[in-house]
Amino acid sequence: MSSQPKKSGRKTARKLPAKVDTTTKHMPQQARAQDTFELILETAGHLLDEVGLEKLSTNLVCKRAGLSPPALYRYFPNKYAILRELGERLMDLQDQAVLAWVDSGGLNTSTFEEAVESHQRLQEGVNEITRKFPGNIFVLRALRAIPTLREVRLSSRDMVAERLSDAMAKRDPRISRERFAAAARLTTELTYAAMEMVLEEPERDAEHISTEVARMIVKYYAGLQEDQA
Amino acid sequence: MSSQPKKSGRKTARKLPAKVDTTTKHMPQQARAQDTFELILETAGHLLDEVGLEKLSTNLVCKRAGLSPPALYRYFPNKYAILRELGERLMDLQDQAVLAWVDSGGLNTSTFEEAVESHQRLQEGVNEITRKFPGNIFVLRALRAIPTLREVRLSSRDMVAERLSDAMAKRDPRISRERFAAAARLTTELTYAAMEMVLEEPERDAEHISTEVARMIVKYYAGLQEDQA
DNA sequence: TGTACATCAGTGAACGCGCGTTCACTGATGTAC
DNA sequence: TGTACATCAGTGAACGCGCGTTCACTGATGTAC
Repeated sequence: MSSQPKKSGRKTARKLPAKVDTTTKHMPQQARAQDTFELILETAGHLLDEVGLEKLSTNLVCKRAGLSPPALYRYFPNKYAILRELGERLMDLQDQAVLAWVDSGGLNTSTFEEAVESHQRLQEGVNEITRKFPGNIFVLRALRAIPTLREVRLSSRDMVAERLSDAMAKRDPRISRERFAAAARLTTELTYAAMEMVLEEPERDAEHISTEVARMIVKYYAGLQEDQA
Repeated sequence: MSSQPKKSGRKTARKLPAKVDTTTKHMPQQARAQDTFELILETAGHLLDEVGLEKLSTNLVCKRAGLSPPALYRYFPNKYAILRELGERLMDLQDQAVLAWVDSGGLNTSTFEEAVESHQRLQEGVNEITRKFPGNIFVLRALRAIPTLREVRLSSRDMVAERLSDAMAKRDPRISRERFAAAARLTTELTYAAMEMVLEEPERDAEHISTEVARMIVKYYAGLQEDQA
């Protein structure tokens, strides 16, 4: 396929529309270019909050950012590539929050109340990180609605679940890793579902939701252990 | 606002794009028209599965359905109205499944195992209903991604949660209705999140996920009761 | 330390296309007498 | 029971618009000697 071995291997098929390449093209090399790259992403994020996913277009981003279209196309082959970059960054931030929580002993608790409190902190951390991210809801929706971006979300979730189950399996070797893996994937989904709920319906009591989700998750893991005992 | 009291009160503003009216226009009156109406929805559903949300367009639906555009515009003012109708139908089907489960005593269980089994049946029922619905994932994504359609999803979820908490409060008057309401809203969200997960990643073990979600929910409600006791 | 040249970064203006939508009309169905 | 008329249902063809994208170019930055 790659007869032209140099970098920037996009646009494999020209007339066939094929699978829509959403990988970023040339990465910026100079400082000025780096700024432009960031400006595009930032502008797109804010525009999402303003006009939503459907009305976001490359032309609109250019107009807002004070750029000409070819400047954007230098870095992003299409609007999905912008959304992918935004999505990857948001997923990364969320992932880091969970991993940091694990690494700093988030799972090392001895009482039920302590565990709930710890999980609640995690939930609120993820909520807060996402809340601060421009275009948050719409970026998340894009990752669900656009088939090519699915994997960004799913691979982030899988990775987090795997790390979680690793850590839990180390603490309690009586339970099989598979059991933990399935459990972690589910509670991960729940954590993020609750985050989307809080974002989407800001009128709800976010703190209460965080507590309840934490209780639910801790109860569930406690149940796994009881089964084994 | 409505100086023209007759039916079909759309297009309030002509030059102002305003809030995009997604209510259906004329309802079909003759049998032939009813068929056309259904044909449009059915075609749109199948097209969603084929091309996704972003590429769905009124023209495409018309072409596939063998209709001219004005035939479609007779019933739907725009593509969002089609998605709204599909969304409402899917939400309705899901709602009916939950309400039927409640009415047929889904909550009337005495042992933990029995309760898990009952909840699992509910989860699998919702999964199955959704699986059969053409365009399912994309309809759900549309309800999340398109701001005007948000309320379709949310009001369905709220209604279900309310009915659930009513039924639970009747069974256990020791716990406050608010407590039950918040809990039900959360577990409802979890049920539907698991359904989306199973739909989106068919390679996962749907049955196992249903069981685990059921365990989680039942454990959680049991926890509420323990607190009170 | 200055200049020539290569590469990187960005512009202005336009393109073809498919979108949502509408106009002016014809054909099908229902109803009054 | 037939016909005239009103209403309902659908057609063919076109519209303006903004989308994604590209062409041919200019200006900015980095580098070799």
